[in-house]
Amino acid sequence: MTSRDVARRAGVSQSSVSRAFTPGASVAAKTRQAVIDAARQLGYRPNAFARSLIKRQSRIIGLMISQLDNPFYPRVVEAISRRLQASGYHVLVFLTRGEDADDDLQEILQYPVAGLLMASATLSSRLAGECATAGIPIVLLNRAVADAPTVSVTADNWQGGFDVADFLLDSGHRRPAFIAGLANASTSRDREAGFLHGLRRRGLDCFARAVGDYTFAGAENAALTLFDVTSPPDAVFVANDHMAIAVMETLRHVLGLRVPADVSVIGYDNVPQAAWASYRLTTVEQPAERMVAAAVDALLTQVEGSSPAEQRIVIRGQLIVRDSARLSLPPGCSGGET
Amino acid sequence: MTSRDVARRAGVSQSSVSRAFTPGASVAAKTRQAVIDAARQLGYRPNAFARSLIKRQSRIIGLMISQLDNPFYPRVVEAISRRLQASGYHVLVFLTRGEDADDDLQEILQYPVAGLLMASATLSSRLAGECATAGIPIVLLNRAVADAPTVSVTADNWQGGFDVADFLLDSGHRRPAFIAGLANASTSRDREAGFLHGLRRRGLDCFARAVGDYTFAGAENAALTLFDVTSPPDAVFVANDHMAIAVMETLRHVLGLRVPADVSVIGYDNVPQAAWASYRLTTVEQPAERMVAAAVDALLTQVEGSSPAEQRIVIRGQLIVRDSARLSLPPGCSGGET
DNA sequence: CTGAAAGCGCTTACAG
DNA sequence: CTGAAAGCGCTTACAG
Repeated sequence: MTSRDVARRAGVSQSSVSRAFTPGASVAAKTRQAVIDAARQLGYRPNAFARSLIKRQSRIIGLMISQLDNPFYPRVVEAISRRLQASGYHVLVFLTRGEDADDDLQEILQYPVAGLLMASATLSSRLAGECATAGIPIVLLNRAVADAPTVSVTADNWQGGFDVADFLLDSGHRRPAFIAGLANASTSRDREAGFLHGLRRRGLDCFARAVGDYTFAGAENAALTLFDVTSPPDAVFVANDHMAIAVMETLRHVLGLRVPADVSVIGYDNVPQAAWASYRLTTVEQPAERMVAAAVDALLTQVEGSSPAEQRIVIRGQLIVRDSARLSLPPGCSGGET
Repeated sequence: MTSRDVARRAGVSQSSVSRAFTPGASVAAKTRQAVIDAARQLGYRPNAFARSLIKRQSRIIGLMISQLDNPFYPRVVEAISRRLQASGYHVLVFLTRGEDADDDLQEILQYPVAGLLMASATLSSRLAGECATAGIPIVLLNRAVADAPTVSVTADNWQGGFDVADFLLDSGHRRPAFIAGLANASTSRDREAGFLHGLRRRGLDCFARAVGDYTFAGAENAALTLFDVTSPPDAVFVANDHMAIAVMETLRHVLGLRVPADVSVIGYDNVPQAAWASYRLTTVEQPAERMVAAAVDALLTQVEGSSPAEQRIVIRGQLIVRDSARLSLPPGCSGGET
């Protein structure tokens, strides 16, 4: 079923068929109607690939993502798709093997995508440059590239970590620990840096540290390492909620500790589960909707020709105080024993 | 950057460039090398759209899905993408507004997709027919179309519901309730039908019923409706885990009931959270990996020419017994009061 | 407002 | 093994 068939059926030229399907093109209403009718009868739909070829631009955005098990990302994928669909774009998803997306990127670049969105994945500066010269705009969500001038959207991770430090110190904690995510993820690094800075500014060091790799199992191990000792931390800031929940589960059900009576737990992201009654997790929100909105806007701005307003968009999220971290000194205790 | 440019650079014809990128084409090793070199220097990649146009088939599979908040589906999306990528296909995702995907489907059909996968979404038999005549194979995952001969992959939902009834009756429950998902989703209907059949076969009726629409909030309401009464059920079979967890949270933290001491809860899916220590949810597994494998195989079989082996693939899942449903009669109680 | 012609970037018979 | 030519399904100047 091609435009030629429709043209023949409607008794017009192929050009008119094309115009009938192009909003704002100059066609007589009558001609357009004849084309629409013929198309309906034949079950014709314009072929988007052929159109892309000739227009030298597609309406497809490539989305590269590495983790879908962290419940923050399904929300992101959903928000991205809906927003892009609303603007007439479509999403070609690509699940990368690991955070480094270089190899997978080569594959997706076979498709003439209008732009690229990378969530929880990064590319080398070499490939970033290659895309730049090929004229394919890229926006990174939740990651940054060290040495290439890519556009990125992140939460204010440093500030979030800093806020957590203040909160924990204000409520009298003296032995705060940190559980990191992936070693080279900028989110984890920034959250830790802000946290440490906040601690040191008030004269404290991080009492203990472990790495959970942003996985559930990794976080369980990290919790055991940190807390199955004689003198455990009195609080732990976990680099994301996904891990924080694993930590709470381990603390309570494996080690028999009470949260927050024995130890305070704070996460990052504010995923839906954080609000569940079983956890009531105190956490720093990472506003998925607003971040996605900013990322998609930045990308489409570039796709549609202009250069983006900003290179690094940082979106502030609030500390959401629930019940997994105690709010004041424990009764009968004057500041801890350190 | 086109094959023409590469041809010029390598001093060969455009045909040779094409052959150099076609596995198994007859080119001299030397020619191929020259092309590869030139391509590398110019940063050339064959344009997949142009190739699709001429081959009259693409390597893109459309994936339509409606719910990403139910944690069963991120696993499905991930499994689908990885499997399809492994076979050289790519995924164009489309989030539908609601379960009825007809309108959204029209849009995605602008792309010459090789096939269509629909998860937690259905299409009308009219549109199913239209795709059939257009030669676009469709596989439904977790839904069935009433009156069109589409191929579908589902868990054995009827049997799962039946098994739950037996389990609940064996362990002495006398007032079993059911919380349904979406009214017209075949998963919910089949699970309920099997459950009722299992109950009736042993002389019991469903004690109470509510609808949760497969959402967290809907399930919270359903739990209140069912349990905030003078004579509540002694067990509840919830149409999926996502809702079952909402039910457990409400039962425990809003109504102050103990699970399973006061009431048993059983879910469906075996999502990751079901195994968490806070829930230890007894549930019927829905084997995501196996279901996706079957769905992708069935789809690619059709895409690659042959008709599929089966129309309705049903995959059996086990009842996974954990701690959210009691295993025997409560002490001092001889069978309930009904 | 409309049609004939050229061309988007590729592949594939067809000759050689 | 290789190249010239035609054509996949569309759009877009260019005339009229």
